[in-house]
Amino acid sequence: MPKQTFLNLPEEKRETIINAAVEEFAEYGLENASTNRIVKNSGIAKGSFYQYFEDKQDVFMYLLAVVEQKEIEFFKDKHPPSNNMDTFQYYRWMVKTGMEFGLAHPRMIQAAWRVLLGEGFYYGKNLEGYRQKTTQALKTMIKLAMERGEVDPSVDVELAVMIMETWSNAITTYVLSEGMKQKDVLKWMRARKTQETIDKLLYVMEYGLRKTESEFTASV
Amino acid sequence: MPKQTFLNLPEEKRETIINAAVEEFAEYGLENASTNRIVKNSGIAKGSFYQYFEDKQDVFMYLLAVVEQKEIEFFKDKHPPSNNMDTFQYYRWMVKTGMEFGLAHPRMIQAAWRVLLGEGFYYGKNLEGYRQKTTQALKTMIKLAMERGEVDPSVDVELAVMIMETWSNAITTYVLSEGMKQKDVLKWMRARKTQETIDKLLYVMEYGLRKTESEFTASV
DNA sequence: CTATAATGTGACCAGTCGGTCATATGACTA
DNA sequence: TAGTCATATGACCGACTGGTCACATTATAG
Repeated sequence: MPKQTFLNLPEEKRETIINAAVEEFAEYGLENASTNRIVKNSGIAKGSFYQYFEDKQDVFMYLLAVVEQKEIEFFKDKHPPSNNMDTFQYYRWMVKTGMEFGLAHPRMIQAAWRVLLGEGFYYGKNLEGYRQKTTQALKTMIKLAMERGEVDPSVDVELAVMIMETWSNAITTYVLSEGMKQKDVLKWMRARKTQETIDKLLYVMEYGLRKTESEFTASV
Repeated sequence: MPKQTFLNLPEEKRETIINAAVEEFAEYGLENASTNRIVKNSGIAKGSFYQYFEDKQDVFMYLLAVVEQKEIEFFKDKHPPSNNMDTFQYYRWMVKTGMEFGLAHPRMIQAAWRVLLGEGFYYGKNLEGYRQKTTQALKTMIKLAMERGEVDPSVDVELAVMIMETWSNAITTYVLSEGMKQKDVLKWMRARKTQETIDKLLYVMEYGLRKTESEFTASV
């Protein structure tokens, strides 16, 4: 975590620095990020950088915390359209809302994902812990869904988690990369056709998970 | 592509060099790969490296060609268990056989994938072309499946390609990473339980794609 | 005003990078 | 044997890396 010196900084200066860091990580990942460039682009001295942070991984950890904070705030005043949705409806709402968050902070998300998905594997426990937060939440959700009889209870939970993670990643990547080609991203994302595409993708997953084990094994 | 000088080399030396390159790319990706290390680990002089290749991207391109060649040879004497499989049975066979190939050349596959999936985005047309080979094959397969009535004809073909690619990647990654923890990988991979897991994963995908449009829209 | 502590600074460090090039080696030809 | 040509070599280059540190500047307190 950043040193006190950094936290004492006026907010404006802090923002300038983390903006430069976001750009750097989004563009080059963690390994290839250059502290020299970050320093140059944020207009601070090299020495200052090391008075604020341990090293570049430290900056990145802080960045993750910032993203998390922003995400919490973003979700706080977004309420699911209905109170009695089933698990899959809720999951769909989550994925879509998550995508809207992505549109609000595209570079930040790009930076975080690029590192977590691309290099996270090779960086020790610190980064791993971050991914497990989402994993754990999904696991709880799936177990609940099984109790409710919404998910085939014989489906392996770990497997289901992997499936849902894979899907939301694939879909978000697809939608964001398609969306970036459009003029008005937000408008495009909220358009009927796009929503239908997303729904279709999620249904492909949903119907697979809903299927009962008997039906699965019967078809082999 | 490598220069003539490299192609003139005795096979043994060529192998030593590409083995070193495979290790390097598998461990560090393309961007972070170090020509110095490749040179040191293959026991050739720095200058020689640049008499064999243009640069490290050139080595990587050659490596892809080698993988492709090996894959063709591998598939050549593997025949589908039956001649009248439907598209999804054939796809399952392909994914599984592809995984066996992965077990035979794990580091090579790791090197290729790590770069193609992780960094391919940022490296121009050269690498893009390589991915499109698989994409194109899948597209043809899906269209055929639609004609046969095996895939919901209203499903967007591009989307279906993305789904199938995502899945085979996710599954292979999952199985390979799980398998590496075992003592006898090949035995584990061919075990009943593992095969069932793979089947289950593929069915999740299959049932989604088989569904007819009417069923999709009816459930919204 | 002075003393003290906190913060800011950029020249500098050893190390690595991708890439070059003059020179050495060895094989083939006349 | 002498001459030619492809190949092999590693010292060397400038650019960059992450990180340090002696010193300058500023804020705070007595």
